[in-house]
Amino acid sequence: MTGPRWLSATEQRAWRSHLAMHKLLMHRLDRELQEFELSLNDYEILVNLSESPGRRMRMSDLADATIQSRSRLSHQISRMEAKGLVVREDCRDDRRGTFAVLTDDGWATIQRVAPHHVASVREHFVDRLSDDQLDALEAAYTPIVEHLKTLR
Amino acid sequence: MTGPRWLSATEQRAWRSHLAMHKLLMHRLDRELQEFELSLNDYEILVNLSESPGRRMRMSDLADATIQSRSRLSHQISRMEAKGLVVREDCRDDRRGTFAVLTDDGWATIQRVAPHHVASVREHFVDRLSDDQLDALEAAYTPIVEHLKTLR
DNA sequence: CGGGAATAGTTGAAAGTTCAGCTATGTTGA
DNA sequence: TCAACATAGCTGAACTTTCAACTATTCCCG
Repeated sequence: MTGPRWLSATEQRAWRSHLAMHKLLMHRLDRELQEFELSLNDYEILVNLSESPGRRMRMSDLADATIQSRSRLSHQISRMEAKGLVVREDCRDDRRGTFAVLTDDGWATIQRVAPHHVASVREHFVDRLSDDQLDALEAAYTPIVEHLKTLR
Repeated sequence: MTGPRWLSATEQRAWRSHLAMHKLLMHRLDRELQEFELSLNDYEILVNLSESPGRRMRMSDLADATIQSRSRLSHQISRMEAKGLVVREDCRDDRRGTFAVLTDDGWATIQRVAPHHVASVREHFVDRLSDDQLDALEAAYTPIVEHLKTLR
C-alpha cells in the first residue's frame, strides 16, 4: 500500500495560482460592478436572461446555467425582483413551472453595464493572456467541466 | 470613439470555461470535505497554520495568505475555535496582535484529512492536466495574480 | 384509471460573509 | 513629549448562502 501522492512543486504552483487568481479576480470584478449597484451574481443572471428568447428562462434552467441550487436561485430572484430587475411569471405549459423574466429596467441595466464589465474582464484577465493561452485554457478546462458535470 | 470591445468567441469560451470549472470544482471539493466536517475555508486555514513555524500565524498574515478580509477571518477563526481546531493567543511583541494557533486536535485533523483532499484535487483537477498544461496554467495566472495584488 | 415516484419551485432557519464602526496599541514627527 | 495618524483586531447588524422540509404538479406504469 502506497502513501498519499502529494502534489509536486509544479502541481502545487499551478493549483495555488488558479485559486489565488480566481479569488483576487472575483473580488475585483465584484468591486467594479458595485459602482452600478450590481453583484456578480446579479450580472450573471441578467446576462443569461438577456441572451434567452423572450428575455426569460425557466427557474431550473437558469439554476443549471448559473450552476447554483434552486433554492439559492429562488432567493436571488426574489432580491432582484425587489430591485425591479426581473419579474416572475407563471408557466402555462407546466403549471409547476415559473419563468424569470427581464423587466425593461433589467434590460436597460444590462445594456448599460455590460460594456464596463467586459472592459474589466479584459483589463484584469483576457487581455493579459495571448490567444494561444486562451485556447490552451479552454482546452484544459472544458474536459474538466464535462467530467464534473457528470458527477452531478 | 469606438464601441465596447466585446469578447471574441475564443475569449468568451476561455472565460466561461474558467468560471464554470471553478464553480463546479469548488462545489465538489467542498462536498468531499464535508465527510470530515470541514469546509474548504476551514481546510485552507488548517493548511496555512500547519505549514507555519510554531503552527501559528498572526491574524493579519493569515488573512493575507488566504485572501480574505480581517473581519471575515476573525469570524472564521471564532467558528474554528468553537470546533476546537484552533485557539487564539495574545502576541507579546505587539500587544495589538493575536496569533491563531493550531490545537493538537487541529493538527490531527489536517494530518488525517489532507491525503483525502489531495486525492480529490488530483482526481478532479491535477491528474486531468498534463505537466505542460500545469506549467502553462501557472505561467498564465501568476502574472495576473501579481497584477491583481498591486490593486489591493 | 390511480397511486407512487419524480420534478419544479418556495420557504424559513441556520450558517457564513460583508460592511461600518469601535477599542486598543503602536509609530511618527513637530 | 504628545498629538495625530496608522495598524491590529473585534463586533453586531445586514445581507447572502445552505439545508431540510414543504406544496403543487406531472410522469410512469401496473
